[in-house]
Amino acid sequence: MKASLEQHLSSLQNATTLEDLQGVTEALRDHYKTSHVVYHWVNSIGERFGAGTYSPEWVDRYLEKDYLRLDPVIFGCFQRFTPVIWKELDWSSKPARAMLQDAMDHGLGNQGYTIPIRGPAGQFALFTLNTQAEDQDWHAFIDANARDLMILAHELNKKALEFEQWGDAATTPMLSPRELSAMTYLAKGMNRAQAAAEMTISEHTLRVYIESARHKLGALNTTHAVARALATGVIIV
Amino acid sequence: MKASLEQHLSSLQNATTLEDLQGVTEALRDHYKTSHVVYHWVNSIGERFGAGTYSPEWVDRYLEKDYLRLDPVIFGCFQRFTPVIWKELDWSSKPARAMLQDAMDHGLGNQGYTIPIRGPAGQFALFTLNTQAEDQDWHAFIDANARDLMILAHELNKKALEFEQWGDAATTPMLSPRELSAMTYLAKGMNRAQAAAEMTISEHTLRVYIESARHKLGALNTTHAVARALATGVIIV
DNA sequence: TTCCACCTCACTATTTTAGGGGAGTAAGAA
DNA sequence: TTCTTACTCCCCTAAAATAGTGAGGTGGAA
Repeated sequence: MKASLEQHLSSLQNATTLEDLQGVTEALRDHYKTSHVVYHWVNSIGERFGAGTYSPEWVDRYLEKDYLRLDPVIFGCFQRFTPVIWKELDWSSKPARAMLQDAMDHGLGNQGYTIPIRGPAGQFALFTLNTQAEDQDWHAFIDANARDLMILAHELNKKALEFEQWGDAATTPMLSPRELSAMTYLAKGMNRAQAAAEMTISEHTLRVYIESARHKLGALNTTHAVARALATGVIIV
Repeated sequence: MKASLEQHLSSLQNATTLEDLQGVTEALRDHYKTSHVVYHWVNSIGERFGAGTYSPEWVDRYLEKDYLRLDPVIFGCFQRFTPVIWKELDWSSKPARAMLQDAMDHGLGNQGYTIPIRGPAGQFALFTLNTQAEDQDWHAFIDANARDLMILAHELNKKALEFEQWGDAATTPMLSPRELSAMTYLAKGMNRAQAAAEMTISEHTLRVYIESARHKLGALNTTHAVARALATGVIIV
């Protein structure tokens, strides 16, 4: 088992195309004898990058139906640091259960294990194993492989970031210290007068910072600017 | 070596107090025969949580001098997914070199290795090993221990998040689907007219959603509401 | 030294948003 | 059934945001 992990990691490190990544997920699926192995980015616009063994039909359906918005796996992973076992999530809502049924109709198993991975500039990705199994067998499998899976998830994301060149200096705008402060205070709910008072500058000056930050962030309005600053990790509330 | 990693992980998992974490970092320092082992959060306000073997004097000085803002380690880690070897960073700026000298005067070694760790809601932490060594020895040490250190970093952060009870379910309010949509469109930079058009409702109705979402989120204004929705992970941009 | 980014302040103008009301319908839970 | 929650629509005024313009001082880098 251990030797095989190294094998997969090595073929992962040699990967140069998306097809190579795809091949790695397929090899992992066969190795772990699961139904599916998937790595993919997550954002609200839709999947921009991913490799895995899900059928194209299911991926299309997932995006088309906007399942991203109601998928408890996404929601759970987004709020946690640790991996999630699908069965332990909250499936009480009707749409969520309908989605799960839909997934099973598209060849997914009843058991899943998803590792959230976070990179710079708010990057968020998931590494998922899915299969048909009994609860106890699945838990035993997770216990046995959790650490290897974490390393795999990490290496997959590293490779994906290389491919996409996420968050290189060009794409993450540099805000000046005062701009950062301004955005931070706004994100904390202060109005301009309060933020200006906090920074001991005039409200006019504060506006200049907000405006310049907004332009640097390519934002359409102040709320958008704060949202982007938060999402890209430029500021932390 | 391998058995010892398990030992450290086990004592980490049994940790219930900050002092226990502190003990783990000290044990790790002794085990790896380095000068320092440190885990700490990073945010714009300053250090809120951390455990490590740095002298209190150095920690105080670091915060007092606002080194957080100019530290190439912080900056480098914030932009990367992979760990950084200090020597490979850009130390060309004068204040950065001054800080490094200051650090050495406070008992730090010339070599460092820092792993960035990201959690939900923009949480950002660092796990650092620091020591006095030759370049080649340090590289050999990193090569030999990189994977173990990654696992340690991960487990340390997991524990830290438990301590701080980051993002537990009770604190994350449930927004209705329409409220979620409204917040999402606002976070994308739409104004109310655009968002209302997107949701095919009147702008008046949209405002009701924004208001109710704002109240549920305990936000002072719309920007604050979007910021909180993003930070708590209820919406994804 | 010269340049550039940053910090600070000011003015004017229009458009948009905030925040406070109230009120009716439909669906689902107790 | 009743109660609650979600969804939809409408009114008002004061505050905030936006989009330009300008200009002077500082400090670091080439």
